[in-house]
Amino acid sequence: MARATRKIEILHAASKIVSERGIFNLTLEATAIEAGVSKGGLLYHFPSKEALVKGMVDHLAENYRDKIAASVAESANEKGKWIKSYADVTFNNPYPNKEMHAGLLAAKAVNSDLLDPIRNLYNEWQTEIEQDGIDPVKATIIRLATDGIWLSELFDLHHLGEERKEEVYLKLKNWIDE
Amino acid sequence: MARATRKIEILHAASKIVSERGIFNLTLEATAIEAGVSKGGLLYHFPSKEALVKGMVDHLAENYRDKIAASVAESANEKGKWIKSYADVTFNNPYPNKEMHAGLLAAKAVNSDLLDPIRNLYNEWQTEIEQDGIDPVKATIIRLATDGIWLSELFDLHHLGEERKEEVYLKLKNWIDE
DNA sequence: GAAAAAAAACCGTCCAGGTAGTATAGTGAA
DNA sequence: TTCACTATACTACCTGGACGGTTTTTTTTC
Repeated sequence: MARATRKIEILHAASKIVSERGIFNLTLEATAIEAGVSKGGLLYHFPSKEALVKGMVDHLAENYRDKIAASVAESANEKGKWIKSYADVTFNNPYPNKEMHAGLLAAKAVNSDLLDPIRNLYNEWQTEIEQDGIDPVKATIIRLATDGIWLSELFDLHHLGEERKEEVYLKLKNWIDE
Repeated sequence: MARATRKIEILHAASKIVSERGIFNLTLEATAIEAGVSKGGLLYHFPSKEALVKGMVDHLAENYRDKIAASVAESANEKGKWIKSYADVTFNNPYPNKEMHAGLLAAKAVNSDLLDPIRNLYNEWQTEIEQDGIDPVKATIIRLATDGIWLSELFDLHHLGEERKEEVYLKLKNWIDE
């Protein structure tokens, strides 16, 4: 059966392996097994390991862009809708974050150039955030604080309790509207 | 010649490889060559690859702790000296940051448990930052924003220009004393 | 304080196991 | 017929770690 989903299943499998077992266990064979596909089948879709990791990054960048864009679209034309959406999605969406972590780590390990789509995404967002009706420095600080949460999740350094995290989230949201 | 520095030279070599060539090139042989030592010699100091990475993390955690502690000690008993020191060191010290990046990535790749010393460090700092005479939520936000800078350096996502980075730094510093 | 003994620091090779990628022959569905 | 695979076999290469040495430094003994 020809399904466009096969490729995506493989990408999910690869992310899962990176998340659960670490980058060194991201082998072609392990990925094939996890995805329920033969090694040949995997190589049919992704002709090399680098292509696989590139697929991971491209896919998650696209996903993340859509997610933020959807949140922005919901916000009508409020001031600070970009930074608000960025904070919302990152604070409250453990799932895409996990994939993001896996993709970033894999790309960094295999070939840093593969991170370019993420870099573009970041640059786009930074531009939007700075031109969204609130003080750009303030907006950037909120953005960085959100990224800080992300760093601590990436390495499981969650030194923040849930309440404090919530307090931070609320204070940042209030700050936007100040 | 028996020097206590040999071990540290090896650790630097390992960090350098991770920074410049990525984790997959952190092999025992490459590390030995980079450090100017034989493979056997390396294995004398670090009996396994995991021990080597553990050495990296332990060493950098110690270094970072000292760095922050020294900065705190200089600050006499100002309010917010911990968060101020944390921001100063992280914003303005590219060198230990590079080693930190390498250590974190290597530990995450080899065995997440090796990150524990960093986790302890982070928890210690968070405790100090929250009990340092300024609003703990504010202090936490500053801390997270600082970590955000760090994330963008780790993956070379430096979407911020130097001026903006400086503006952010100054705004955060002023905010502490408000 | 010199010789001897012991410990520490280091060298270089070998090997079993694992990995990316290739090759090939075949299958079922659209 | 082409697409989207399966299954198996194979190659060429690399890596961690074991191991048995050797040299250098330190300690002990006389």
